[in-house]
Amino acid sequence: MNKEFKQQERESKPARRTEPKEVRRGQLIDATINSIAKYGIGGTTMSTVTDFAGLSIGIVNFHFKSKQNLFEETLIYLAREHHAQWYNAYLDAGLSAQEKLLAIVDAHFDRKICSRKKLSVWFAFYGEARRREIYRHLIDQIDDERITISTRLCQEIAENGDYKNGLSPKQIAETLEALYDGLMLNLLMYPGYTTREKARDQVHAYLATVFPNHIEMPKP
Amino acid sequence: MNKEFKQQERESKPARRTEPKEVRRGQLIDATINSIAKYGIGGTTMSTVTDFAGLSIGIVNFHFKSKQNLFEETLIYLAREHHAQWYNAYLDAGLSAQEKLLAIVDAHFDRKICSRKKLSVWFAFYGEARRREIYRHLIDQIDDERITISTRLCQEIAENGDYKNGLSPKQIAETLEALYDGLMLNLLMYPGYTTREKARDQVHAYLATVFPNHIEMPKP
Amino acid sequence: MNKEFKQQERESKPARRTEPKEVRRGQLIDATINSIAKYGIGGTTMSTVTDFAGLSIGIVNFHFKSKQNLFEETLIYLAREHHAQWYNAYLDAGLSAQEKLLAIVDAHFDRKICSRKKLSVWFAFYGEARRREIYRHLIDQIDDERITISTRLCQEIAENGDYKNGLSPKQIAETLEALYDGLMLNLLMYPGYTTREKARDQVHAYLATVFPNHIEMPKP
Amino acid sequence: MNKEFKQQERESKPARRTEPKEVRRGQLIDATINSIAKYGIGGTTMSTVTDFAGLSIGIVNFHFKSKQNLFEETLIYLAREHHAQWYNAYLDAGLSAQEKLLAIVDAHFDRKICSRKKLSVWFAFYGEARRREIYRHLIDQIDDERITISTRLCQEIAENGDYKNGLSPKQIAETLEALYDGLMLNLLMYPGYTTREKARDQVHAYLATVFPNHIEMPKP
DNA sequence: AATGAATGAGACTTCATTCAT
DNA sequence: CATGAATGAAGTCTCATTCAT
Repeated sequence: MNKEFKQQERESKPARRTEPKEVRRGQLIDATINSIAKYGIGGTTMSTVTDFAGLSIGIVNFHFKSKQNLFEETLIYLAREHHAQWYNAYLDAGLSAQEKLLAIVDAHFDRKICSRKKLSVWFAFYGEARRREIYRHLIDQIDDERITISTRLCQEIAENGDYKNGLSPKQIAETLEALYDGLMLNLLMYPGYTTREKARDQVHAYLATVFPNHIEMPKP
Repeated sequence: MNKEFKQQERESKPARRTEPKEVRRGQLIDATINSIAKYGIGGTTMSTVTDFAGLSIGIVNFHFKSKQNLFEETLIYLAREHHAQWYNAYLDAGLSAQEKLLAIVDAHFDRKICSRKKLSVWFAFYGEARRREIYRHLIDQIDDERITISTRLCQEIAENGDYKNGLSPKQIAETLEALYDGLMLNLLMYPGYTTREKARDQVHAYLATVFPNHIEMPKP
Repeated sequence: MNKEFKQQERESKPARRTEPKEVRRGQLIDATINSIAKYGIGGTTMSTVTDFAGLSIGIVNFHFKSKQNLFEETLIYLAREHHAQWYNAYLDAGLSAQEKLLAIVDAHFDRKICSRKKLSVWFAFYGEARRREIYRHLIDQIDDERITISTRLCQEIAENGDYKNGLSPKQIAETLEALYDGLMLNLLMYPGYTTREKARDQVHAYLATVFPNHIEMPKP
Repeated sequence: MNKEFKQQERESKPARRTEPKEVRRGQLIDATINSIAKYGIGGTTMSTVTDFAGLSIGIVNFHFKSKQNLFEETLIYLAREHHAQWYNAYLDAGLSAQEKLLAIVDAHFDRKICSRKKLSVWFAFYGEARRREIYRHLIDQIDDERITISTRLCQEIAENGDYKNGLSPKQIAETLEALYDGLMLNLLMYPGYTTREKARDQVHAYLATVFPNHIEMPKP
């Protein structure tokens, strides 16, 4: 940058080198996700994060209080994104209970939510006692809300059909949750082996088995 | 423990200073599991491990080459224990396929296998890219063997029954695997909320839904 | 130095916390030379170096990548200094070959080059196989250049005189190199016994013996 | 070893598994030389030494008080060996002074004395301040004795000839010492480049230049 | 005499955090 | 707001020495 230009700047309003606070925070959270995906949560340092963000090392402690705080905010960001995804899908879906339930299922395996990068972060938080604590503290109620909604939808479906398999709506909802987690772990561990679509179909298949009159078995 | 008390102990056999190599290794692996459960894999240091073992800090590098090696050996130990559990259950069970399949399921939720301490270690290895690599390298074929066996058992059951739900044996076996992982994560995350028995029953319930003529729905 | 005193200092310019990178590197190399001289290369730790520099222990890995790299850079620094010393002396000296050759000799025993501190570092590198390897890798061609130049100068002198002692210029140059090293070791081992001047005169005496018509025997 | 044999042993005198003290000490000193040559003095540990000796790690502290003591004894061993070599050569040589002087020179470049292994040890001791101290403490008088003898021999030769080159016998003896060290360093640093024979000839050439009427210039 | 498991001090290195610029 | 040099605590690993067997 030459001097002339710099002087011009001074007379007019100085160009904003400094991005709005939320933009920087977003950049850093994104960089954190990338870093955890690439180096793991243990291999993620202030440097790896700021390198991904193309910023200087001192900036994290400026925008976030500490590394721990950065991680927590990253988790909250993902949780909100995840919640928005399935909750909007649930609201947007058609009127029938089974449509809403399948919309929630599909939201879990959406490319935006279920990328390897983001799965890495989720399971990083599941992998360590102290972070599980944080997770529970921050995310618990979101999970509860989803189970409640899913249970109610299963209830509605069950009431509409003639199912005598002895499964309670709650049990089905909880099995769904376990399937989400188990399939996501599978996607994370063996990326070449399965795909998001196959995982989603596996949940559909489960629901088709449980509610054969309402939900169709996916074609192989 | 103060010295005086130690001297009082002398009537019994004095503790051997140098234990057989395998005993020490076992002690240290046990201490590692305890430490990972309490502090996480990132919070586990040579000190936390040797504190649990009641030994000096230098001993890990003596019996294991490095911290990384200690972790790998710990994983291998758990994998072998897990394999022995389900494989022996599978061999011991009565002759019918459904009995064998249920024995494999139950082995997963045995108290010896499915303790919070040990689940902590499993998910610690799932939580970081480099360690997932190690896991795959060390454990993969054991998992494959189990899926193969489960698939064959499902096949046998399906051939014996009259099931037209459109589920392939392979798909069922893979859903079982996802359920194990998802339920174990659930046990790890919300220890007060579920129990090993409930988790096991949830898998039984799934199998009862899929193979109603062979497997009974567990009583609530 | 206590804090109170430091505050009194404030009238002068306060010391800059962050020095230019090259200044810090220079400080640390100097501290390394001091430390090797005092404690030996084996007794030199990051702590002894940073203590000499008056800086914190973490700074070495910041400016140099590792201890090994610090040592290599220190050797390179000394080699460059040494090379500059004799090469400039060689260029600056009068036109005659004998003047140039003696200038090279004298450069070796200059106070700046031939201090006990710096000799300590040279012989530290000579003292261990792995470090000799490093020395060869980093310094070899400088040594070769000097031998080549010395040989050529001896050649010129011999051609100008009428010497029939059967010594080849190369042999004389190599004997000079051996004398440098042997005398320097002597200076290092018995600092009270010899002096740089006596060592230099001993080389002069050798050359006076070989080229009596060109080089004068030093007075005792 | 079978039980029968073991029992037989007990009745008769037990076989000596334990070598006489001096044999073990010699083994360990030899192993130390080998280890320093291979790994350097810094890379030499109790393990590397006992590995070379084929003995267990605890034995060094048994036969020598400490690692430092082992190193000192190793140096003393080499110094005695070196002294015996040149002193016996000096005694054995013919009656003339020049024969005796050349015998001392040649002793320095004898294959038994001037091996790379042993040179490694000498220069390891030269390379570190604390060890130079030890060297001076242990070896000094041997060196002094040699210089005294060499000086006297040079004196005798000079008195027998008609040399007016202005060199004192002492100066020549000291130049010889510097040449030994410088040439040995050269042999250690560039093993492929020179040989013991060439180094020896270089000293001969020096003496032939100084005492042309008594000592012959070696043929190239 | 000899072994080698165990100890623990101390070394190198990493990295979150601070703060002068 | 942003930078990045500097700090220093804490972690892993090495290894001389000890001592029960």
